[in-house]
Amino acid sequence: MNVEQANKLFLDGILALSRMEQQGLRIDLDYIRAKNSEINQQIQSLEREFTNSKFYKEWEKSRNNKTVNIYSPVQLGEFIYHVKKVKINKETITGQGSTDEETLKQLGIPELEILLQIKKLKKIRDTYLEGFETEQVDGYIHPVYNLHLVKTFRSSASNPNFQNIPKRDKEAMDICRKAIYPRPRHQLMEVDYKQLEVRISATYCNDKKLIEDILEGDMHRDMAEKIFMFKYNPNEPSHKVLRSATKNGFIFPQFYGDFYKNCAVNLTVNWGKLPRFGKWKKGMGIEFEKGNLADHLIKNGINSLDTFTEHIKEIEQEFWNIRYFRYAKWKEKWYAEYLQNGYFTSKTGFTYSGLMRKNDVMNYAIQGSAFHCLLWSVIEITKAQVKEHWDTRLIGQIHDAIVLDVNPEELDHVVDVVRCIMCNDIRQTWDWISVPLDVDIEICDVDHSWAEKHNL
DNA sequence: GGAACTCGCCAC
DNA sequence: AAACGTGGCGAGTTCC
Repeated sequence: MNVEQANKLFLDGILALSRMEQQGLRIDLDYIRAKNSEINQQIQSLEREFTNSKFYKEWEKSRNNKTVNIYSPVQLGEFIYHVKKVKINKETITGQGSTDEETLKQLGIPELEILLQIKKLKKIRDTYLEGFETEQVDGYIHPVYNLHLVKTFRSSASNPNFQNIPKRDKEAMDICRKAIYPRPRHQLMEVDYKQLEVRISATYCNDKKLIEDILEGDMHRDMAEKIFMFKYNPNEPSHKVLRSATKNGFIFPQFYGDFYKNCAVNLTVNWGKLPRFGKWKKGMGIEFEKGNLADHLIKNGINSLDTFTEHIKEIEQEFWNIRYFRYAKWKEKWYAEYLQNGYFTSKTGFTYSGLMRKNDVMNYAIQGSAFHCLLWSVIEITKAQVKEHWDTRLIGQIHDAIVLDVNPEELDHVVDVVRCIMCNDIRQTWDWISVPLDVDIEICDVDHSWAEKHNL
């Protein structure tokens, strides 16, 4: 594709997105206000519990009559690292001792669990519930979508940001998404492109093994078996846990250009709940079959993060030098081309120029092109909506997914049209997409909130 | 008193 | 040699 086509995509795109913005999403203001005061009570009581603790008293004393702000990372860092002399394991970007969730959890101080719970509730209240309330007009929010702010030529969203509403944390998801409703007598539906970025990367690098794995393999399972040295059994819950550890702690980071040292920490410390320092002992870590992860790894000759890191180093080499060696070759070629020209052009016709790190050069075109598939679909679905006079509306967009407010009588037809546009029509128009595209569809019952999605 | 920065955390 | 990409946003803090 060329630059004219890229320009047209964004021009049509911004028109479709502004229609989306104008449509808006209905929110339940009564729920938001009730939930807000419930959270206020919870925070008050947790704050009381925290400020009565020994930990807090000591913190207060150390500040010589200056007041304590329990929400200040600076003050907390000073107390933990300078007063209590805890050894710094993780630094912030400016070299201060980190006080993020992971770090505080590792300290094993029970009072800090209270503080973390308060912070989680504040995040839900201040960013999401109050954000919705601030931005609403007559019970509807109208998130703004931008196409001119992101260096990869993706979109961003604001006022409120509809692209970062909690999903993985069950409690936060439930509270926040219960605020979002379809119009009366309608239902919310979300259509996600399956593995969109991976499929687009396969279109760029044309790696046979990667395409084969996307279509009929299971790379997460395969790599989990190598990393944790076991034979995968889908009926064993602990095997499923290690599969998702591999997916989120190895496969995704590797595709973004991470390296084995971070992955080793990810897999064992963050996912396996094993200690970062010292030798692992029996009974440590998450459950694995009839024992714990440490028991299993020790049996296989791995008894610390250091030895595990060496193991991951070998697996990383096999991953890029053998399994996906064509992908690795493409990366080198793509990067060399950038060094030569000072820019590169995506399959969707966008030119990326300026000073970029190696990982940026690998990621930007793929991330952008993947989003452009979604944007193309948004434009075409909007056209169908207008042409066929749907009552159904497109109301949101999250990089590789769309959210619709569906009239139940139109549901079957809308699903057919959306599927056809997102999986078939796009490949007719953009023949450079060499890998089949597929979608996942989730739906909520009529008049139910966005917290209650289920598979269609 | 506002701009700009830092930190942390939510999404893909 | 370097070391996972893109954003928005709230609260705390510092600078001017």
